Amino acid sequence: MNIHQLEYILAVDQFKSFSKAADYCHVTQATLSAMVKKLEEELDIVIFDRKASPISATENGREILGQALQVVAHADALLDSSKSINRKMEGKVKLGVIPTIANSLLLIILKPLLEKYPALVFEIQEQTTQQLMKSLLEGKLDLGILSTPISSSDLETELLYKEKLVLYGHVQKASIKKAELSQQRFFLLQDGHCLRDQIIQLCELKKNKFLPVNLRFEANTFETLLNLVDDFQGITILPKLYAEQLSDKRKAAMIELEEGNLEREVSLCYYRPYAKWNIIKRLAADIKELVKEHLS
Amino acid sequence: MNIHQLEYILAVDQFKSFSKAADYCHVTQATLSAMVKKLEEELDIVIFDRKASPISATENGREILGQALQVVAHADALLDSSKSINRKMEGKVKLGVIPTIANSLLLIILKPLLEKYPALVFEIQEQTTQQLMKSLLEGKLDLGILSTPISSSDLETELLYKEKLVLYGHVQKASIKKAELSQQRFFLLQDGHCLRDQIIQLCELKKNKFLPVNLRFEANTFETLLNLVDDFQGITILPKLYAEQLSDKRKAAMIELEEGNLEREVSLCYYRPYAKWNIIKRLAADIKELVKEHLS
DNA sequence: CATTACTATAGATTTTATCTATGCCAAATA
DNA sequence: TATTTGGCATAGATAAAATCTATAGTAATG
Repeated sequence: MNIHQLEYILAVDQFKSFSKAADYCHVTQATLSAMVKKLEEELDIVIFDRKASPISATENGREILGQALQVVAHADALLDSSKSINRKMEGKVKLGVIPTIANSLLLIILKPLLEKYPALVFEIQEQTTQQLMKSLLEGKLDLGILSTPISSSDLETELLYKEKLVLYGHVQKASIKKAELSQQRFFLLQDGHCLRDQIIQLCELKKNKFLPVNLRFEANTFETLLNLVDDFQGITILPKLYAEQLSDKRKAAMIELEEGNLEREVSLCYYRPYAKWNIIKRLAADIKELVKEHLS
Repeated sequence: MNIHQLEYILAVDQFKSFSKAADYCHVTQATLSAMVKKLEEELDIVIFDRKASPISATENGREILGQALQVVAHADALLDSSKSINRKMEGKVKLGVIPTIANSLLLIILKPLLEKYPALVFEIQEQTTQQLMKSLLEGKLDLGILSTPISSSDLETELLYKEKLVLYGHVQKASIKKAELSQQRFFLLQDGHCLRDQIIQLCELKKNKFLPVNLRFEANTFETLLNLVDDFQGITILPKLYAEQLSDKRKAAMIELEEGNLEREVSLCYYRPYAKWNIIKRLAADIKELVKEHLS
């Protein structure tokens, strides 16, 4: 027994005709006929007297039809509820994003989300991980997108995706080994960007002694960073999503890493006591889906 | 969306575990997992927070679960109803059957029906078509099994099956043409049996002039009839279901009819104003099924 | 008696549910 | 910190079902 079969018998009862009911249900008369028969066999009850004209329900059939109506009505109600829940995505979401994610991810997710949830107002700020965590705990933000793991155990995180980190820059060889990385002239974003610390940790960089001694400048954006790298024939590491937006010329300066993969985790982050739980869960699912689509 | 999926999420909610729910629902964890996911996608609502331990429903999920319970409960109620309707087959059915049907059909249907409906009491009488119609109209019978068409327009009939009529007897040739039938020494049941009239009409028999002039005897049962046929090297016509029960020796005396098929209709017959409609419909379906099984 | 309107059935096709096997992740354990 | 364990997700194959097209059968109608 399934809900369609119940809808079919209700339609037959309503139209007093198999063929009209079939039209109404958008199936062929053959299908409807077979399904009604199947249901009758499963219940072991003859629901319709096909010889009467117009077709009429048997005594037992009327009983079944009554119950079928209940089932179908409640199923419809469930579907309605789901629609109304989806429409209920409204209100304000204060979202913080760290810069190294914001510059690529927002491009992918923002438009679809704004379209899908016209009643949802996004207030987005670019902040460092530290600022972001503080704002979440204070309730100044509903939601953060940052790179995990993070130090706070009060905040909850949900992994959105893992993002490869790719090498960019200028070396003699076409590819390079991980162990050789610390020998390169490395340029990084300035202090405060978590990506900087991650890269230092991942690549086991110590003090980088290959920079010109009279240069202390470090970049605050990838744009500036890449210009530095090109000028000084250095090297740096970029998140995959950002690297994908680069010009073909710059893409040509990508370097293969011989073994091992560098990657970072990008996660949603929220403080449970204040959490707009249902909105967060939906956005998490949506963002995962959008990134997956984008990468395929 | 289907009822199974709803049962699955209810089970997950109850057991707070996909695998336990799967056991409970008698499906594998993989199946349940996929079905829950499919439902979530169709509704576009994340029902469960799989990261929580134990698993818990989301806010939206709880709403959906409530509605799902309604649907499933009503579906169960429908199934219960159908069972109780089936058990409700009780009371008395006064059934009249004409002899030429009774002698073969009752053998096939009686035992299964008595077993299937232990609370149904059958009172069966063998009667001619005329008596039977009268009894039906007077309410002395609930139901008749006879050969259609019949003359009364007050009674309603429902075709159960068509039964071939086969030739039995003694002729020179191995097979015979329909046109030659009236040249044969024909023996028939005595007056009052509708099969007699049907055969006369079907085979266009006139007065049969080949019987011994000093014999007027006609049979009231096939048993007697066949003995007569054998003794006098005559011919007769038997219904298929009866012919099938004959001894091998007698089966050897069956004659092929070269072209055309002789057959009769066997139908249920009832008088609508008094009709035990639901019982009749069920019995009709059951008998059709039983005869079909018997013939295959 | 032919036509019309309607339902049932057969066979092919497509869709869906389910299973097995395996992957992946996190929490517990040694 | 490696390893096991428990639990959910995913992939690919298989089985089950719903659906379609085409056609047969049946009853009512002109």
